[in-house]
Amino acid sequence: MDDRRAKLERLRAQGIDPFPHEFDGVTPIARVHAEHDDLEPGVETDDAYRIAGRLAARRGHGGAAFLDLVDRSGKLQVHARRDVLGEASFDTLTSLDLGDLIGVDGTAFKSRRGELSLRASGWTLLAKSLRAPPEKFHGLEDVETRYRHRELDLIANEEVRELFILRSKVVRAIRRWLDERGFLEVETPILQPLYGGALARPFVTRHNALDRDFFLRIADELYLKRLIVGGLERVYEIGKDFRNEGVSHKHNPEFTMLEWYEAYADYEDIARRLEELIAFVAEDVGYEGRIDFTPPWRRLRLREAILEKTGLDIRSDDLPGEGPWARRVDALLSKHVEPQLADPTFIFDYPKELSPFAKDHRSEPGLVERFECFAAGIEFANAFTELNDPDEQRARFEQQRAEQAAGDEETQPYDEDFVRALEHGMPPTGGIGIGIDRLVMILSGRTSIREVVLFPAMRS
RNA sequence: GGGCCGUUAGCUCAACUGGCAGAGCAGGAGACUCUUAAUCUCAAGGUUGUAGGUUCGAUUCCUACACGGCCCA
Repeated sequence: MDDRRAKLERLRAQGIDPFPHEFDGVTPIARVHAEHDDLEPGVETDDAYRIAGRLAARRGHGGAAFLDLVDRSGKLQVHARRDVLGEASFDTLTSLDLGDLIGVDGTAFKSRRGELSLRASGWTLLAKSLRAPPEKFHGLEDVETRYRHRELDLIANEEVRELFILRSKVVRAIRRWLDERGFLEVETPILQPLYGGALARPFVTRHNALDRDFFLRIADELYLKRLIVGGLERVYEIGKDFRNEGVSHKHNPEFTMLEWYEAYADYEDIARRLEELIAFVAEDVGYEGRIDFTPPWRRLRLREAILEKTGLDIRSDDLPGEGPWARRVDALLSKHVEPQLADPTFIFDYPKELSPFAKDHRSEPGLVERFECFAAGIEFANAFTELNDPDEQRARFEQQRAEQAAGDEETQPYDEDFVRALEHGMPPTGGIGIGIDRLVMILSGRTSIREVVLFPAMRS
């Protein structure tokens, strides 16, 4: 760092501002490539560009030098010559440090070795880097540093930058798809007086002025359904949920969830929309992996799926594991079925006890109209025909209350406001929650949620 | 929560059975006007995660802790 600070002062002494305020008229490097990748080796052009980015590599040759400049869209080689830039400008340019941010003006040409390059006619220091960047060949590999200092990961590892660009494209495609179908994007409270909508423990925080605790939401569900009661008919929200549970390769305490609710639909309608949406997103972001997202996806019922993978019939009482029957069923699903579902697969019809907001199955007693969806061994979506009978909802809350009394910490608190809303009448409604982080894992082939979250939760 | 593995220069990694802590990249000085992990020469760079212990001597062996990874619950 001392060397770099000394250089900083030297630059200032030369009258060069190491931290100028702006640099107008920059062209993305990808555009230079798009317009000139087909040049023949050795061919010069008069096409001038101004590019800007981080100095990633430098190869000096006395009176000339090659510099690699990286911006968000890619990398471009710059060729600088002493006889073109002049003695002082050339010497200062070639004495910059890797990691410095610079702008370069020049014309496109293809080197004799066939590398598209910019012949520098001038350059500008845009920001001095006072710390050495990670090693240029191996990149940054230490997982802890990559997560704690994601900016270094993004500088050093191009595939990481591409991954988070992919994530952004996924979210954008989802929004476009829902918007085009008449869904209204809404925002509901993150700080909630009562939590609900999922079986999970919440984070608690303190509102000083109101002198009371609030919960960080564990799901958007109940507020979104109140909007369905209010007549908005098709709503969605993409935002963070917070669950106070351990971290694992599939769990980060804060994660991004998409939920949407559609009046007059049931879970079969939602399933068709889901497979159509994901196929659209995969196509839109240029997915090239092994999973075939083309609808229709495989549809299994929960009982069939467990029977197929374990030979156990969940209708028999004799299930392995601990706790009540429904929990044992859930354990069989997550241990023996979920990890084996590589291609997108729907699993329909869950035990009522696991689903306090799903409507009773129209023909199967004890089950509810609920599906979960899996791919690459990961559960990424959960949907119901929504329970809209207020008396039945009240009974489900009572059941939750009983389970809480029995020691279950992941139960639903009784939400009277929600039941009152249902008493005003909620149309038949289908709803779904989709884990955006997990969807990005599936679409990017990553196996850890921490790889797809920019700043995952870490111990201090 | 349990088991295993890891933590050495800014980065990527060495260091045999306990015996002076090394290399590449980056950074410094120099050579080089088509290289692309450029190349070549020279010099420099360290509280070996933290705290203890064993030992004449610990990066190495032992204990605890911290952080991370993988597997299991």
